Parts: sequence; structure tokens; C-alpha cells
Amino acid sequence: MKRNTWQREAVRDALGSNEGFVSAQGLHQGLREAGSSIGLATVYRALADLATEGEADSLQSDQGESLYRACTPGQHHHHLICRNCGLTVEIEADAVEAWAHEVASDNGFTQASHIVDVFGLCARCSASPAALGHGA
Amino acid sequence: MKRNTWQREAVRDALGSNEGFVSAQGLHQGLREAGSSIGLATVYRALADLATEGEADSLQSDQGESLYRACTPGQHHHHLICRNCGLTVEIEADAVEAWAHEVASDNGFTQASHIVDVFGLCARCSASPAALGHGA
DNA sequence: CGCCATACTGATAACGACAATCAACACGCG
DNA sequence: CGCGTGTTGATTGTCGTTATCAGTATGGCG
Repeated sequence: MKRNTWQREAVRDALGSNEGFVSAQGLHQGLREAGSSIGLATVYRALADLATEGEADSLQSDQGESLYRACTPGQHHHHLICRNCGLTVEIEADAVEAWAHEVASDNGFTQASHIVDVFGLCARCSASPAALGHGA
Repeated sequence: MKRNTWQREAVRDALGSNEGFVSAQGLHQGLREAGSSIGLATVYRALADLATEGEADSLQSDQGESLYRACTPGQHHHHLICRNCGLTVEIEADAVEAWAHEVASDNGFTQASHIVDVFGLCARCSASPAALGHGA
């Protein structure tokens, strides 16, 4: 049986109140700082569950860290992510979906799935080179 | 000065003689079994160098492992990867490149880059359900 | 309302991948 | 041949994630 725990809710809530992708550890730290006594392992579990149930999307950062973000459930979409501030925009890509399946078929592949994410600098970060953090 | 060592060559060679993506540790193990006395750290270094120089492509496995594969140097391309046997086909996707930049621009993003990989089952694995290992 | 079974929690240990360390070494050059 | 230095490789450390396991809270039921 699946129980209804405040911890699960806390993670879901923290995820929903975040604009970009967050790491499990970052989320845990944020919750702790907000006064919660939630455990790290629980955050990992909750995030894994959320991702499995389709309520959260996950991707891997450059360093191999898993990042999570709340997403529109039951809808296939991709992400446009700001490399600097983490701002994330959900994007749809019917054309890309079609292309992926076509390419797969052309090569005899079946059961095609795909990973498609676009990284860049959002308008604000593009306009603020100083914020890029590589100031000499 | 950059030296010409047999280790670097061994890694490059091992990478080239492999059809799909390999993990650093897998490659190291393979070289060891082939009689080489190359060290694990050296394999990591060589792979990182190769990837930096554009002679190898890298992607992250589901478990967060970094996988490498030899690729056509200096050319931007993506991959169609068999989920079962690892067979990899290089694919070009001008349309997707254009789409990615367009979507980024539409949302005010600059310096767009993207991750695009397609997974599926290759013709052989599609025809051999028994090989999928989850016989039920 | 209180009890019980059990799913869940959370601190910690284990684990795996990877990076850093550092002495020994080999390559290339004079 | 001998020197300088980039490279190697065994080992250690770091970091993210998962497993462990006893304690706890949840929710159904008497």
C-alpha cells in the first residue's frame, strides 16, 4: 500500500516551487534550511518515485549529477535550459519526434525513444556577461 | 610538449575497434585482458583527451556512467543507439540543428547547444526477442 | 479509541565512478 | 649518454547515489 506522507508532499512541493532543475542534494539542503527534518535518502526516494510516476523530469548534468524538475504530467516534452541560471522552458517538438522515429526506422531500429535537450543562455543571462562567473 | 605514447594509441585503437559506446572501465578491462598493462587513470586521461580533441564522442548512460566511442572528427553528428546490443549509427540532423537554434531564439536564448540521441532496438535485436534478457 | 501490521523514514555504511596525488619512468633532445 | 619533463599507474580521496536496518508513523480494523 502507498502511504501519504508529509515528506513526499514536501519534496513534490519544493520541486514545484523551483523554476529550474535541482539536484537531489540541493533539494534536500533547501528543505533542511526551510526547517524540515527530512532525510537525504527520503529525498532520493521521493524524487525517483516522482520521476517514475511522470510528475518529474530528470536529466544528467555535465558532472553526471541527476537533476530533477516538476513537469506537466503525462505529456511528452523537452527542455530549453539556461546554462547559467538554470531557467527552464518546456518545449514541444513534434517535428523532432517524427524525425527521430523516421531515422530509427530508416536504420531498421524499432521502439525508438530519444533524449533531446537544448542548452543556452537565457535573455537575462545573455545580457549580463558579468553574471557568467568567469570574470578575470 | 605532447608525447607520443603507446598507451594513448592503445586507447584510440581500442575505441576504434568497437562498434558501440564503451565505458572507461570497460575499455580498461578490455585492454588489460588483451595483455596491456595500461593503468585505469591513463585510460580516463586518454579518453578525456580524445573527447576534447573531437576524436571521440561521449554520452552518459542511464546509471550516470560516461560512455565513449570513436567518431568522425570535426563533424557534428548525433547517434542512433541500440538499447540492447549497443550498436551505434552516426546520424546527421541538419533539421534538428536548425530547430534547436530556432526554438532557442524564440525564447530569447543565445549560444544554443543541444543533446540529441536516439535509442531503440536495432534490426537484429528487434528480430530476436529472446536476446532481450527479460523473457517472461 | 487504541492496536497492530507494515510501509516509510533517516543516519550511516557501502558502493561505484571518477579525479587527484606522487614517486618512478620513458621519451625526446642536446 | 645524461638530463628535463611530460606521462604513467597504484593508490587514495571525493562525491553522488543506493542499500541497510532499526525505529517510527500511517492507516485500517476491532
